[in-house]
Amino acid sequence: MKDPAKHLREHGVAVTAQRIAVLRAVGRSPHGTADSVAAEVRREIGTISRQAVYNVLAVLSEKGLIRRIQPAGSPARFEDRVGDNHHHLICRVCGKMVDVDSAVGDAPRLTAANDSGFEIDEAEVIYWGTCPSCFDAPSKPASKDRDNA
Amino acid sequence: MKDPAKHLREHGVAVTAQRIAVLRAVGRSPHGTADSVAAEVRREIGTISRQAVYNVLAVLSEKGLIRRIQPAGSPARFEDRVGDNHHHLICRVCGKMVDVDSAVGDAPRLTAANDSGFEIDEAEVIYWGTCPSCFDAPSKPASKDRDNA
DNA sequence: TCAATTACTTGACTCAGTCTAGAAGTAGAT
DNA sequence: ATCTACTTCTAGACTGAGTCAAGTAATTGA
Repeated sequence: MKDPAKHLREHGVAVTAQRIAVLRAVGRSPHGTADSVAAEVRREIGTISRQAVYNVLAVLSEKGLIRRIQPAGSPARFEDRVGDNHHHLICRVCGKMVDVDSAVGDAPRLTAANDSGFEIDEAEVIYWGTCPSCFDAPSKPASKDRDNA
Repeated sequence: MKDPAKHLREHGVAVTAQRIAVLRAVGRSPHGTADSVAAEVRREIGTISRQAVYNVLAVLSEKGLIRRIQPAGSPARFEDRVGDNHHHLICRVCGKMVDVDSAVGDAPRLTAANDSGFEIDEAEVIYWGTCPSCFDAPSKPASKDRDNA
């Protein structure tokens, strides 16, 4: 993604400094929260309102430039890896989230579930478990709230 | 589940009027929120504090008597169908949630995902889509926040 | 360049859930 | 059956994440 401005325009999104900065922030640190994105953006362009961050994240995910993930017990998280349907694996202890490429395609699951008359458009899969470092050191809660990919 | 008191004791949970009522409320109306459970309980035993509802729901789900589901954009929901690993299908329009028996076992998915070194203990699947009534009548937002099974 | 539309800022507000201290209830031992 | 230690419940203040609304600033197409 060389040119964020162009990327925005191609998706029919008006270009502003805030939007470019948010898009870049999400790209730089995937699985970040609205708050961490705001902090990242402020580091780049100095200042942005909380509301603007929420607005921009909403627009970008609506237009398909980013994806919103909302795991139980955590604020919403965002990533710019879209279009490939991968899933997420989250450590119950430290909250670390990693990407998982879906081994089996989701298509069969979508049809399989469809006896209910619903028009299904997404199958969201989240794996819960314990990451290697938390498993090895159960005492240390390991830098809570980190979003390292 | 004839006798809730016995059911509680068998899981090592002390028996109180509030716990019995909460357990029954979750059984009667699956996919209810903490709030709707509280309302249901008040209908049965007259009064209960908000905190007690949260405490009881936490204890019961910890002890495996009920299951907590936390879909994006919705408060936590609870059901007493545990032990069979079924999934959920949620309407984006009206929020209606229905159970889906998992067509394919989850075991292969758990191992497939496990290149990351995580100890995976649960694969949570949520299907998102549009329910038949919302699909037929896109204008009416159809009784929002209902939790009919 | 200008006007119209769209986006951003600020601050109050909501909603779901948590914390704490004290009152009430439960259950095992006597 | 009663006592006592422990657990649970109540009440109300508090927090965190996100939304709403009104006014100001920026973008874009003519």
